[in-house]
Amino acid sequence: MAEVINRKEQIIEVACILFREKGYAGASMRDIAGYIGIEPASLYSHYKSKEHILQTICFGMAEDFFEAQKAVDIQTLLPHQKLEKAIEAHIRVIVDNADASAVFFHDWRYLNEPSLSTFKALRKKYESIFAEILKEGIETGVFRNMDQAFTLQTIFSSVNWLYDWQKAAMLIKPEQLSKNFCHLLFSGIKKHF
Amino acid sequence: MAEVINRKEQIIEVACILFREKGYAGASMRDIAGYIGIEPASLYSHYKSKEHILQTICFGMAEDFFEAQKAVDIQTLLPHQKLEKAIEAHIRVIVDNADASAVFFHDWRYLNEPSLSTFKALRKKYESIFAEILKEGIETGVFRNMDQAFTLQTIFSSVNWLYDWQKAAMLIKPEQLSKNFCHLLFSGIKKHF
DNA sequence: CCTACCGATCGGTAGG
DNA sequence: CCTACCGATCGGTAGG
Repeated sequence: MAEVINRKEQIIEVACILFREKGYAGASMRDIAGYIGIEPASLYSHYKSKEHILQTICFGMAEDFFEAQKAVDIQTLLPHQKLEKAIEAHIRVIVDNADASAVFFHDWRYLNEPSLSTFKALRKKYESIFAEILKEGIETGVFRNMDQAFTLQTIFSSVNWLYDWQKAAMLIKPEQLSKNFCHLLFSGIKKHF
Repeated sequence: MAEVINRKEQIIEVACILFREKGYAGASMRDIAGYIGIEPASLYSHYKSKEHILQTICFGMAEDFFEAQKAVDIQTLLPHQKLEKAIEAHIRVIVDNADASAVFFHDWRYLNEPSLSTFKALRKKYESIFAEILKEGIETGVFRNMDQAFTLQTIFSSVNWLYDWQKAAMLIKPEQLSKNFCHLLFSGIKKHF
């Protein structure tokens, strides 16, 4: 375990682990404090509520995802190359933040308004990055015609599980994960003659 | 709302809705009782504990999934046809039981031992049905060589989200959902020249 | 299926 | 960051 340089960050790290393990409602402020080794009341000098901790995790992850896509967007690549880069960047964020990802994907629904609406809007905006690439690919004839909403959801739902079996002793590197996934997404599993 | 023929079943239905909405830890026995219109204590004459309700939901869904695969297994089809049938059957169970599916996929981890281990074993056994079809497809040259564990996880993770956007006004029929998904899985999104 | 109730635990505050 | 504590709510039981 690394030195405790910043207690605020340590609280977030521990909260990610415990929210992931027990869910947001199932993990208590006492659990978090106990794991760190301080009194429960002490948490409130760093975060004003339990939900504030959840907000920090969820919006912090959202920021990471957007940040990771910045490098992709600028490049002038073909749609399928662009999609591969975007997926690789997305996967890297998940794999590098497995615990936070689990919270991000499962526990965002415990946010209260107005955070909840803000979060949903951010997610939609993020998904639209990928939607645009798909659309461009179809228009330029690189991708076949398809139900774009369906494909978009399928991409995210399959890739967003990676935080889970990364844990299950799958020690494939992000680049390889991305390669495997894009091969599947681009060409499918059938042999083509 | 249908007539209340069986209170035991009604409790399960309501629990599915509330566990899905608030999570297992977040939905209380009082919530369930209030939704039905009885006193909280009355629930305990039907189920001996909150976890007993969760067990009923999780193992009931497991049974539905296995039942749905029975019709598939018997048939002597080619691997890709068999996989398509298996996926369609799987999707149908999810779409027909959207609330219970949400609980099945998210809240099983709140099961205590020994139910937890039993559940995990059942899931593994169920996944092996699909693993076998994949393996057979590769051996007979219908499917290309691939990381089977990776593909298996990707299939389940993408298909298991269907309960979620079925809700989001997507009114595609299960057969069409299955067709869309298998097209994607078999051939990918790239145009093949 | 209800009334009445239990001990445990929850998120959070006051004050230092 | 701690001690001391609050009212609210939790899963569950006794007894009818």
